[in-house]
Amino acid sequence: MLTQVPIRSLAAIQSRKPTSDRAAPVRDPLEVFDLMGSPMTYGANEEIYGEDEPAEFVYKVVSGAVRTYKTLTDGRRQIGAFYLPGDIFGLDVGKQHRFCAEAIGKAVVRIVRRSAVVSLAERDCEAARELWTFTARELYRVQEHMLLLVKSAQQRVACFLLEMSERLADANTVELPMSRQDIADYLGLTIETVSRTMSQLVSESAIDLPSSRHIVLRNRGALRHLNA
Amino acid sequence: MLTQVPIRSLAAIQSRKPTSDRAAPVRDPLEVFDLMGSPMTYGANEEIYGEDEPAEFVYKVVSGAVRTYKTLTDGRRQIGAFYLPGDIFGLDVGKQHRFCAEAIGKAVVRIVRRSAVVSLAERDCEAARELWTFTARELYRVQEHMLLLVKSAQQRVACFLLEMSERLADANTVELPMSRQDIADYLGLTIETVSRTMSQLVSESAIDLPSSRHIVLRNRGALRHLNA
DNA sequence: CGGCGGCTTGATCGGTCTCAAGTACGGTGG
DNA sequence: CCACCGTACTTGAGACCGATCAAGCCGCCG
Repeated sequence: MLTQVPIRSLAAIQSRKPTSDRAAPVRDPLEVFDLMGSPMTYGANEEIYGEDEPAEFVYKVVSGAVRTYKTLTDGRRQIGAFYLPGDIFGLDVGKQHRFCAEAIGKAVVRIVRRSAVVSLAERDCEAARELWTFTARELYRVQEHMLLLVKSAQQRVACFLLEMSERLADANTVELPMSRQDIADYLGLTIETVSRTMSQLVSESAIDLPSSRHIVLRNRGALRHLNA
Repeated sequence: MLTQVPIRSLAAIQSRKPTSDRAAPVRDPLEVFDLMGSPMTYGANEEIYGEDEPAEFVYKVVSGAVRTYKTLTDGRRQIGAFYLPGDIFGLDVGKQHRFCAEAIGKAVVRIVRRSAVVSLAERDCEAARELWTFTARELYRVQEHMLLLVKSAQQRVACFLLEMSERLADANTVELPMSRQDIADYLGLTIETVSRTMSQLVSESAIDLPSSRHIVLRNRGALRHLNA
């Protein structure tokens, strides 16, 4: 559930919206985040929106990281995605969010009204195309995630590390923002299996593990080769 | 790879396109299938398009059923979706198809040029929104599929049967168009596990199995309850 | 220094896969 | 019409991978 805190800043967004709309029409619907949208700060594990909540806002990560997840009927948690700085999330097409969103650590996000984005697309075909492309990228991402879930534990962990290293783009060292439990719930494994598999990758000299959240990719080829 | 056969009918589509565009502008980009698009027939297991092939056409199932799949690096096959009469497939946003498509049995599909659909969206915001909504539904479907793959074998099979019964909408009896192998590759299980699980559902009186492709849902509640 | 949460490691259990027969069904040819 | 065959499906026995249960370890912060 949303705390009281965001309300003030959202009012600010709304008051600024008409101004920027009239002044210089926004063609790229996702560009609005840079023009409008006040930064909002969330604490660790704070909920940004809940499952089945009305999808009133769209979000862009400024700093920190966000996870979206669903709680399964048996109590497990399936993480749908991790969103890192620059990523946009919460843009469900239906009236309600299909997943819940939480800040992983302390996180700053920009917020805009969904209706502002959608109504823009009704007037501007280019903007509508942009929204389509965005959703298509999400579709691509979920397809990859689906394909991940039928692989072996080693393959899943290797894929995850490669994905993170590409998205965080810190050469060969990755500073993971999320816990082992988060990784496990993303990969559809248990925390023990994730931990064991990482240890195994260390013993195979594929990675180094100076600390649990700090990973050095020692042999990308070997990681990629696991998907043989 | 496409056979030579479709080329003739596609020429017919193209020649008819400008006419129908001028006469009565098509607002719904997916409606074009009913106005244009010649029926094409494929034999059992015939490829409709290949993985990584240029996405030149969009398809709508008239009769029969279609599967899309990817061959994994270890040789297994992961089915991404089953498309039944009325369903549209092949509308990838990128330049290439991400999955391969095959007719399951004998199947009839209508074909239109992707460029016709896309260019329509560039002129008509309503059409662009329609495309967005279509991709969003695909996204929803893949998310559900992803969630399916982290469940137990029983849950996966039960979900599959419920999904098929809703889509085929034949009250409580389902005539499956696909083989056990197809089901297994869709659910991320082996053919033996699918078979065993169905036998188990029979012994629990959740379903009847007059023949291997003919399924009677005897106790929907029990099937749903498996996702407890 | 003590305690707590996050992580790792070990031992055992269980569900699904693998390998291997056996069975039912549909089509084909005599 | 029946005998035969091939394919699809079912069933069984054992192996294996990841889950579960249970300690221990490490780093952090009071």
